[in-house]
Amino acid sequence: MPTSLQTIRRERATIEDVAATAGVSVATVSRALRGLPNVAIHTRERIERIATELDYRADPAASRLAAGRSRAIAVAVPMLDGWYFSHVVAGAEAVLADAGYDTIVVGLGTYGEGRQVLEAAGPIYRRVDGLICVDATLGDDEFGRLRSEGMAIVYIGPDGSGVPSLGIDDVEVGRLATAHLLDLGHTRIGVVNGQPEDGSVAPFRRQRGFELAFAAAGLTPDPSLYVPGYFDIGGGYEALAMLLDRPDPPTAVFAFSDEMAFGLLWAARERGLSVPDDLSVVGVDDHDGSPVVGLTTVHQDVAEHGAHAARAMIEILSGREVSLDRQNAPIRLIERLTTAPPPHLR
Amino acid sequence: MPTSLQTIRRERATIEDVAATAGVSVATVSRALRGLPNVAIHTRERIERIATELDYRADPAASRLAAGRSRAIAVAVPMLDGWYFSHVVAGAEAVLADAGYDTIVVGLGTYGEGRQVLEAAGPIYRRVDGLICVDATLGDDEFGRLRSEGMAIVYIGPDGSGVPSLGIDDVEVGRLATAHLLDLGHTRIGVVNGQPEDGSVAPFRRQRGFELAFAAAGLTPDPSLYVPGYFDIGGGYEALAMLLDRPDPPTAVFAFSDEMAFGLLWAARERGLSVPDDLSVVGVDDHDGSPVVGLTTVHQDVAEHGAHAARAMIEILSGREVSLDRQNAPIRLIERLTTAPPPHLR
DNA sequence: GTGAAAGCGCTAACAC
DNA sequence: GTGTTAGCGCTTTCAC
Repeated sequence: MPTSLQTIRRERATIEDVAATAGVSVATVSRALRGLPNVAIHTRERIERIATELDYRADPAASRLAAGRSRAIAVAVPMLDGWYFSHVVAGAEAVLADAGYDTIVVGLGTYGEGRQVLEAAGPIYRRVDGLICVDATLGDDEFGRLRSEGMAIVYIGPDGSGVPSLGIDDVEVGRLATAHLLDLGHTRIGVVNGQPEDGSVAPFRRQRGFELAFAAAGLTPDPSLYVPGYFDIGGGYEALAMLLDRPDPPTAVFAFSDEMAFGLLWAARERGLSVPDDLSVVGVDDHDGSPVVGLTTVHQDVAEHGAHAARAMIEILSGREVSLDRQNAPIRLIERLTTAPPPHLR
Repeated sequence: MPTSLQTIRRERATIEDVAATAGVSVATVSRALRGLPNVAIHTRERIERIATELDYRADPAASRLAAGRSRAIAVAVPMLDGWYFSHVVAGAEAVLADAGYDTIVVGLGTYGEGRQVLEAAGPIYRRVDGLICVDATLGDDEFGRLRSEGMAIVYIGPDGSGVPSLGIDDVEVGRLATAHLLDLGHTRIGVVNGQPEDGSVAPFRRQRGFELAFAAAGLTPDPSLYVPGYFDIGGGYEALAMLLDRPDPPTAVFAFSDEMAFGLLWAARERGLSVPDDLSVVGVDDHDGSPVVGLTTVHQDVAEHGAHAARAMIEILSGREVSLDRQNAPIRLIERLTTAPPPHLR
């Protein structure tokens, strides 16, 4: 049976209740409960005991209004259901929760479309003490406005100007994966990028690493072998067709994420192509599913990115100094079963 | 160079600023901006224009304190980085954001350990108007307390008592997957469950469906073929060893999630077992990666669970009536490449 | 249709 | 070491 679920609100203990039963002023309760100095040890203990008994917790809205801090952090990501992003969020949330911060997630819609980071400022405005931007940058105006309002900002992925920024060396990612393929003897290598004309910096840099590796080998890549893959499985699936329906198809493909690489493997199986006999595939991330399909990939510790960003955020909000230099986490190539020398070399 | 990032806070327009420049009282501004009646149309328009010019947005903390509502919803999940949960969160967040609600995520630590839902009440207390519990139930005391404080609650997965609860018919999930295996001729079927002694209701029901299907076929399942898989890939990987290192191993395995099924496939490949020739595998979820490995599975629309819950939440908070009957979303078996008749029948 | 004023529950000076 | 008090920026009666 349908019914209204709005219930009569029961009274909650307020700071006044605690003060009254402890026989002290609200100021003392506030100090005691926040661990501030200038409270007699026995007073503090009594107040803490009474607060527990009364199940008192400071109202965050009242606290925020009076103190100007909300103890909440926003994490903005392009899409909440991507493997990479969900792991970043998980890593950040665990650290933030431990430090007593709430985590507000804001999805920006898929790359390039839907809600922009700028609009995300709506939910963010005065609601959070800090913003962790994952693979998304704020416009100059928005950035300036948020900073001038005292918002702490940390970037994961892109470089920040004047804010901590962390991630991986994406040029090196591209170089590593490509050099592996080149070493095996491949010379025609397809690249599955994110979105065409995406402003994101990671794909751009991975491609740059790709080209650097070619140059180091004294070769020149074929730009007609660059196709979009939209950072998801479906995109990778479609990318293979684009790559293979060419006069001179590649013998290997470098996908800028494991999820896109999965799409390639799927499409290859459907076409009756054997990986790595007919086609080599290398990805980026070391997705949980990569060992399952034996995908060769460039490993990074994604959850740690989120945790690291959260720690940096907490440092900033504690008024401590943090490094503004780009922090790159270690990466490494993991060779599994999807890469081998090209057919003509065997 | 390290440096402090705490910046001097610039002033933001307050409701008083808007009232002053519009030449009206703050009460009128408040009414106008929230679309309340009893504001002259031209007054409203003027106020809206001025608010835009001043880039005014109501301070959520002040608003919350005065009105008692926060326009924020908590989504509590066992683990934020699981495929299922990240998709539920994504589905919910999109709907909540559209309706102007913030989404606060709270991870409960892996099933059974770490933070409990009860502790999640900390971040939740007075911080949110509603709580969406995914695959987790509140203790009776906690539930009662939250409800008496006016907290709106929606369950995804478990049944709620007196609150909307949605999900799928998990008994039917178990029956469907098992009947498929039975139809193919399997009689020794392994079950990869979640955590042993997990209080979760979904695994329990899927197992019940499993047993129902056996009964309908006039057979009895072997309880020694029930092993835990912890709902992740690694758990599935280990589960296969437990299942196969038996005197009379199963010819098919039913994993209660696709991620655990992936682990089975991984372990099977490492053992040199061919799926489905040597072993059939069926999962639950229809994970994005399932088409990649050709996994036979029971499909459900996970993001829609989150979206549905969010819509129900918004209804409740709008004071509208919602159904308290269990809402089960459709499911269907998707036959792909990991199931076939057992070896002895071919 | 609009305004005045009383809070909402806390924090932070400042006084003692 | 503790208390008093003035806000924080809104919403919401209750007048007019």
